[in-house]
Amino acid sequence: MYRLEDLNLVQQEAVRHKDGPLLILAGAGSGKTRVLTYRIAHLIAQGIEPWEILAITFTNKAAQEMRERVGFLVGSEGRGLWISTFHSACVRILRREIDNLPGYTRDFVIYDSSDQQTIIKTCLKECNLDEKKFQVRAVGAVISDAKNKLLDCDNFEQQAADYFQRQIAKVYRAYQKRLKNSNALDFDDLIMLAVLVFRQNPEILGRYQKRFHYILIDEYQDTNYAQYSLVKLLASQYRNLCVVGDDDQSVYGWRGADVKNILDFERDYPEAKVLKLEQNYRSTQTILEAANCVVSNNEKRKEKLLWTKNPKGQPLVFYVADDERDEAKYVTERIQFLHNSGRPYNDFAVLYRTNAQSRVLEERLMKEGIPYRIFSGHKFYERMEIKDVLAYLRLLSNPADKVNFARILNVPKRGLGGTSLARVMEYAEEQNMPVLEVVSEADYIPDLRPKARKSVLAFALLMQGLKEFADKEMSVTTIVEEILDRTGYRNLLIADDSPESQARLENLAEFLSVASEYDLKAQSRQDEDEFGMGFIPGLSGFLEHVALVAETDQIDQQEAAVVLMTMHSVKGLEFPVVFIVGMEEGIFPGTRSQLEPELIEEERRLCYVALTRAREKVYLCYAGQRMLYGRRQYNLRSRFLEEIPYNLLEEKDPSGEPPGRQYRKPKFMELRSRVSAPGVHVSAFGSPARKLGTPLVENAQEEFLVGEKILHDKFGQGIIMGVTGKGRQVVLTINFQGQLKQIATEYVNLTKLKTKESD
DNA sequence: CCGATTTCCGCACAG
DNA sequence: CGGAAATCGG
Repeated sequence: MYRLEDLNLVQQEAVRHKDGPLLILAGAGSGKTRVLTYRIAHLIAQGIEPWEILAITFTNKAAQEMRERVGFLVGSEGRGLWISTFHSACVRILRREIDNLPGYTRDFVIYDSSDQQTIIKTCLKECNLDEKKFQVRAVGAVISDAKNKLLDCDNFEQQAADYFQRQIAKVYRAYQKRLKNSNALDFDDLIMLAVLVFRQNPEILGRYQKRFHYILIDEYQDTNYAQYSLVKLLASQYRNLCVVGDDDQSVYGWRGADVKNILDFERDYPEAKVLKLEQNYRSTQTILEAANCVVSNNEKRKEKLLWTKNPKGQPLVFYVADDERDEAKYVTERIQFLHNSGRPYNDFAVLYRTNAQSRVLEERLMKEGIPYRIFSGHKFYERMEIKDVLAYLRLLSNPADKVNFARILNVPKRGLGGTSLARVMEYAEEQNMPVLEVVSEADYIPDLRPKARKSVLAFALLMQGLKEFADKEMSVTTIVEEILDRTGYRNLLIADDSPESQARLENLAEFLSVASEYDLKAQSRQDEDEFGMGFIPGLSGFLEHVALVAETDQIDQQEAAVVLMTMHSVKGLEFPVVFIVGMEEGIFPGTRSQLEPELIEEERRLCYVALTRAREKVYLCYAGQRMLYGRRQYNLRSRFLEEIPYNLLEEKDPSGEPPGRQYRKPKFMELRSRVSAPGVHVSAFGSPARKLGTPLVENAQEEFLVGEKILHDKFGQGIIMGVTGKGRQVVLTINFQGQLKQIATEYVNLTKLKTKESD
């Protein structure tokens, strides 16, 4: 049972509000999940049937948590409730309705981003495009972007303005054709096609509109245009739409999220009720004040001020490190110290801007024997061995799957390389047959060398055997075991006793346990209604499950380990003690953001997110020099540091006076003298606190500073945006009227122009 | 066709 | 610097 008295007044209002649009602006740590779950419980208590409620979150983790908490509040009353991510909701819709779109059938498969890359690569070749000029990643991003804006091939082609775009339009078309050919959808298709089905079939839309009387969307600030449109369509009949979000925590602009969706909610729904949750239950006053001060530097935001009844707490600690190793050493020492005084290891999180920064920290923690859990890098389902097994499974469930066929034809090694693969694929295309079927006809495939032919036939036999086995076997675990055995995959790994193979075997074991978990769940849920959790027992259900749930590396908050992760992935979590490392211009904010005020604002929101994860204590670290990408960088302090009032910060500087004194105005002189190595000349410059982002560089003849104007023989006038390298090998990033260029000073003649802001 | 060597290039990331 | 892809040589 739930009790409204457990909530504060605004929260209660949000829960009680029944009909009509509702916008809840929920600051960090203001109990928004609690409001959402109570609201669902309350609706059910008011007599709304659970199947009339649709709740959408962004991550599986959030959906999972919400399901658990609602289950706790309403028990079995919740049967039939839809709580899912955008993507799994769309899959469920498409499984029933996609037959209405030409060329697709309801047994479609879902391709992940690496499958997507593979296809794009072939499409680029097909269109005779130079992979240098049209990079797979970039083209993929453009296509994804288009889909997030609901532009299909035709729309995209129409609005293509230049040569580049027109070429990409061709690739987009080819790419989409290939997907259709394999009856596959990529992640972006899931949303786009769901919208398309609704747009083209009003009667289907009507059915879903009627079904979902009450719609709740979490993290609304992270929605892109396609998701926004989907929600709008579904909610347009009853307008009982409740969205929750925080514009200050919008940090996914780079993947299509549009803050405007939340900022313009009141324009879309003029009758909307707007509530602000501003009481924070998580952090100390000091931490909140610091976070508020930082984020209030943003222009485009809804004004709100978080407050708390929590104690004032301790000041944030600012540590000036010599370099990244010193930084890691400091973090490790602090953790060890605090641990010795009674804190468990899972009280700590270390946050960084880029994954590349994690290595040093990891090394140090390992050296000191502190248990840690790293949440970054390539994900579980993207590891080679897992992808290989998955490829077998997918091929068994969809014999037309060319991408996965190509992946495993020669895995493990069967002496079938690119040439043989091409011949087989070619033949399949000619005969218009599923790839997995043509291998049995290897005798008819032209131009195959006898050796390859024999190998292909052996492969055909192997797959045939596996297929027969898989068709009558319900347990995914057993199928996986059989694949590992019959292909010899496992034995090869056992035979090779390198540590990598060891790790691979462990990952496969992990995968097997995921499979058996699924088998168990599928067994117990078989009788549940179709709108329950959407479980399909057997192989195809499992494949869908892993495609949509890519989070095996889940952070187990119970595990007694320090957590290392990026500031992006920490969103939605909280820790008693938070370390933020790399508080440097060029790192955070990153070089690419420094030009664009809009991007700076997004970085600043990221800083806000990071700070507000902490319950009690925040440590901020800055390193005067840092090795990154094999180059030594000298960065100035992050501007975000300067945005935190001095009275909230306590500076620890090992090279300076004894610790404990107050942070002072930015100490440019000290910074400079500490950075400069012996024999290196550094000119004096006195910059105001505002003008930041000015790395210093050692250079015997001449030195360049960020912000300076220069004249280039060829490109003309420009402004220095970044400096890396040292001595003779200085590389400058220069902005020539908006064009960014990398210039090595060694080879080019640059003339310095007088900077007008010489203060 | 395979393994070794060189070259290239770098944010963030859920589904 | 380090991982992935391209290229080389057997």
